[in-house]
Amino acid sequence: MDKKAIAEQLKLDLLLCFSAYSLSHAFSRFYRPMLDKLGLTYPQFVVMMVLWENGKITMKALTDLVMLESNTLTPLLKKLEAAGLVKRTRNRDDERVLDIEITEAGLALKADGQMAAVELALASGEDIDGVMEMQQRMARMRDSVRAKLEAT
Amino acid sequence: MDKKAIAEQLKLDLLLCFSAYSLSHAFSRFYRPMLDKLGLTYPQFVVMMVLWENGKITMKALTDLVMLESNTLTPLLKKLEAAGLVKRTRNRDDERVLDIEITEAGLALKADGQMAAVELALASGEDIDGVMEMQQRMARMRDSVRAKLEAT
DNA sequence: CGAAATTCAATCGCGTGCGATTTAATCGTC
DNA sequence: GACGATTAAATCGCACGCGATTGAATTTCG
Repeated sequence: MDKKAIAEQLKLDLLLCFSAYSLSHAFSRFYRPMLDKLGLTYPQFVVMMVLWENGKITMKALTDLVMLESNTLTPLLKKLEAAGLVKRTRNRDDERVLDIEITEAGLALKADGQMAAVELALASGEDIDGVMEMQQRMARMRDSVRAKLEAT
Repeated sequence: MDKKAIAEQLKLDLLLCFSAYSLSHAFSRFYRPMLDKLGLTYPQFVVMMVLWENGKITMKALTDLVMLESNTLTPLLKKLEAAGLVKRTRNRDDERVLDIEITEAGLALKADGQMAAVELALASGEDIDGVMEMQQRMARMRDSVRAKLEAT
């Protein structure tokens, strides 16, 4: 069966992309009640996850880790700073660089935030091995697609 | 290992949610060059996918299929209508209902649109069976998480 | 029949994502 | 050392997502 024949069979609920798209939305909705209590949005939670692990990081390194750019992260980080969870300072050695550091208040959310991620895994319907396998295969697909796009 | 012990081990690149989140973004970015040629955004493509299959549908049925609400779809559909790809009309039998119908111009994009989805599957790094398995397991996780949230 | 409840779509406000551009700082090369 | 190239972050505009609300049409039930 060639590409065109496959294409003609495609329906929304058979699309790889729609499964990922709707899965990501479902995850975000599942988190919402828990993250609301912490005063975080889901993308803010992702950034906090990095800071809970690293404590301090540059904007550049953060963009690489979360795979979002400064045009998305700058306003988000300003909100986290306004909420007192993060401190933003220019790097002394290179004024182009923005250093981002977690505050005490930000660290205080770590346990609850990480617990939310565990609750999600438990709600996924997969056992621990299944969760790990899916996590790895989704990351592998992501990296494959990113590499293919880059190669264009 | 209990929940708390698991939580303490968690890093961003081990999170199920981040794999789904970054995968969905990567898919959207991969589609962009192809969809730009069709003048569609990724969410618009999802809606067109439904219309390529069904031709005509109500807003209510569409919200169920794509798992987005009218507050998201109303402006999106108005853009598709402005682009001449879709026709929006009130249902004669029940004025609350909005009927959405694909136009000739909308149908003309079907082959190229569906081909984009095939290109994505080919770029995923999985073989055909792997793509199908991942598609189904992601959909199953989504449905499980949705059910758990509903049960709250 | 008629008022209250329900259903459906639309509107509004806010927080992402992201292409495109801008501004500022540093680097590389002569 | 100077100046063009590069790099980092911020800014701007537009298109989602979605909670909350509104408004209009229909259904339900007394």
